[in-house]
Amino acid sequence: MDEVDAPLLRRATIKDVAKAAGVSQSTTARALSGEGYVAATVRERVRAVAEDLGYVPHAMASSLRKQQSRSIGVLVSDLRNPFYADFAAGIARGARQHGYTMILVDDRGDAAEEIDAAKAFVGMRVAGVIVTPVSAEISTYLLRQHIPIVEADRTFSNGAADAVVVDNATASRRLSDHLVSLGHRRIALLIDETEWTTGADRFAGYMRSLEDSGLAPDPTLLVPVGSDVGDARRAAVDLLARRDRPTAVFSANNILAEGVWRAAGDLGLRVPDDVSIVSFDDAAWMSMVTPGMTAVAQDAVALGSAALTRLLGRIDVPAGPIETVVLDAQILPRGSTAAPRKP
Amino acid sequence: MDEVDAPLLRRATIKDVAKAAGVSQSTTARALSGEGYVAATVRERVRAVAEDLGYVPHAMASSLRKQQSRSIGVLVSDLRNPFYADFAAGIARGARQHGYTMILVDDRGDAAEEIDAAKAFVGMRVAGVIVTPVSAEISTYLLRQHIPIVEADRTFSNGAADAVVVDNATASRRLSDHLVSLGHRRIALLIDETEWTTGADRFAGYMRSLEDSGLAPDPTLLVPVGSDVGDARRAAVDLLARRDRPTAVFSANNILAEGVWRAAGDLGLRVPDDVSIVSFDDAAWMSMVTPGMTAVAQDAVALGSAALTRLLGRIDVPAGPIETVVLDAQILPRGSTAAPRKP
DNA sequence: AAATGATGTGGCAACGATGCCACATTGCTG
DNA sequence: CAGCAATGTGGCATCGTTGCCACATCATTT
Repeated sequence: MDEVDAPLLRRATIKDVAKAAGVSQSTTARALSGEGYVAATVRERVRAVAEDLGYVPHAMASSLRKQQSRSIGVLVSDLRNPFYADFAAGIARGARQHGYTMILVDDRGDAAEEIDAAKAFVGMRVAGVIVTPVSAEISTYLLRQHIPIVEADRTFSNGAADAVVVDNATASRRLSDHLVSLGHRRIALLIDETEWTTGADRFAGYMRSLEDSGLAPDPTLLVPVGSDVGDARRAAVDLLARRDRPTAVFSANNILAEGVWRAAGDLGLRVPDDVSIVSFDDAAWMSMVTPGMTAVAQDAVALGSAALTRLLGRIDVPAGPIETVVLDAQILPRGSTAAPRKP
Repeated sequence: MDEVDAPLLRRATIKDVAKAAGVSQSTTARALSGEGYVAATVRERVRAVAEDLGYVPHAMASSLRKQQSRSIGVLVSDLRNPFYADFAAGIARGARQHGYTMILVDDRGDAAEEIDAAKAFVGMRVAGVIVTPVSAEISTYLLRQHIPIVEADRTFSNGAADAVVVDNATASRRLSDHLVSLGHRRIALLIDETEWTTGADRFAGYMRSLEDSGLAPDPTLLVPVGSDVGDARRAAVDLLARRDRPTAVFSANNILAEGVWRAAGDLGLRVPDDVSIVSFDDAAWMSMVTPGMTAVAQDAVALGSAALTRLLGRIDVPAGPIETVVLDAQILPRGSTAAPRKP
């Protein structure tokens, strides 16, 4: 009854194509995949029929049968932060070129969401995972599941997994040196965390710079803040309203820099006359404001594509030596830094 | 030989769990899913064993068997543009809450990549798709494949698919009215396209405002530009360097506004004294520069979550009436607009 | 003429999870 | 005590695709 010629409401399967082309499933599969022997005429006919029926192979079934998948998981901390958005865009571009589909998850910096996402990745049997990790557990977990993983931006696994990072310590030291060489002696550091390698290295670079310059670090100038603009802004207002205001402020990332910038505006301070400001991590607005913000430019897109390259390498050679790729970062001097006013 | 107790290198399957727990696959499945009868003691034992083996159900196999999937496809034009990043973040949040995995693809505004991505979505048998469409084909294609789709930000399908958009025409008219009411008569419009509903409606709103104010539109003030900052910047430099410079510039989106802003800087023009600038679409930098940029604030996060809500509704009731959700947009007056100088 | 290789085709058993069905074993009720 | 519902359990086919294998049919070689 409804067996023959029923205009199919279900999506077409390879069986439908086979029936319509009058050949077996096996032949159809060979015709469509291009593997194995098929007569040229048959191949063309099958392909035409497939096209006609709007046949799209069931990726799940295929990946189940082939025991491998063409998707990779990407886990970032905050898509709305241009750093992560650029990073994801860098991965996306390359992934597509290599025929991979990207599953992007934003864990909002939450360790629990991060682990949940990792479980989902395992469930989908992704070919590999790129993560800007929030906790050490995720790498442990994924490695135990034998899923290739690349830690990006920061690393927790301490050599157990591949990693792609920026040379935070060096860039941070140079940025700090820049301020010191302008004559600054009271340089505050706004930083949101020092437990990840990013924060720890940026902190270390800053300290190293002070030490090498013979400056005693002032603990009251070390300002720990939360990871959002509002918190940084409030902390920066407090800092800049002090009687013994620092002559320069080093912000450990673009979000904190935004807070500092807004705080300077709130207090009516002139940059760089009243205070110099620098940022670790460039952002579009930093070259649009007046004066421009002196910053360390991390190429997040390049970071993403380097992470993808490493992941594809790892997928290719699962047992190869673990690698940590370190990228350089440039300092972009702009107008927000100048010699401090004489007291 | 290697049949028994081999420490499995492969990932554990339900079969492994069943064997280890000493029950059948069926019972194991029931124990893990919670559907159907299982003795409480058995359930606990099976769950413990599963945990122990690090068992994670094969999502592909499950979705193949159940003939339904828990992932949705999201297709945006440019992840690096904060508008799309916010939009995606808005979707991501809700998707997770509803147990869906988001497959995010950046088609870079390219129609061919868009169609490719759509095919990949069909291949993965996603439950639905949210797209900021680049061409009309994608909706046609997905609808023919019986995949629920929501067009966001702009719509091509003309009522054939659900849509979630901002009231571009009204917001654009108001923004233009704002300039007119300040006394501007020569208002240039920088716009990158007028074929999508976004561009067409913003253009229409601008024209409508001029008409209603009895101003004759000047074709030389209608500047078509490309969709990137560099192009907009060059075009804006040309525009603002004219002898008969417009007294105000209306940028049709945040990217063009960035170009105009930089162009004003290039020419050493003071905003708003020499020229007023407004932007359709707010961005973080617009409240950080001096003066702030008067802009229409589209809530991209809300747009994303509205699109998700509509999609889930459609998945729930596939045959329900097609809906177009229209969101309002606010004008944020800042310092970049003022009355024109007397000539 | 028989043997060999190249070219083509179809049957069928997986991949892992699920849910229907048949079959036990209880504890009740009439 | 037959009859029956409630509670448990296992067997097995199925989802769509793939690739191995067996089996044709031909042309070419010994």
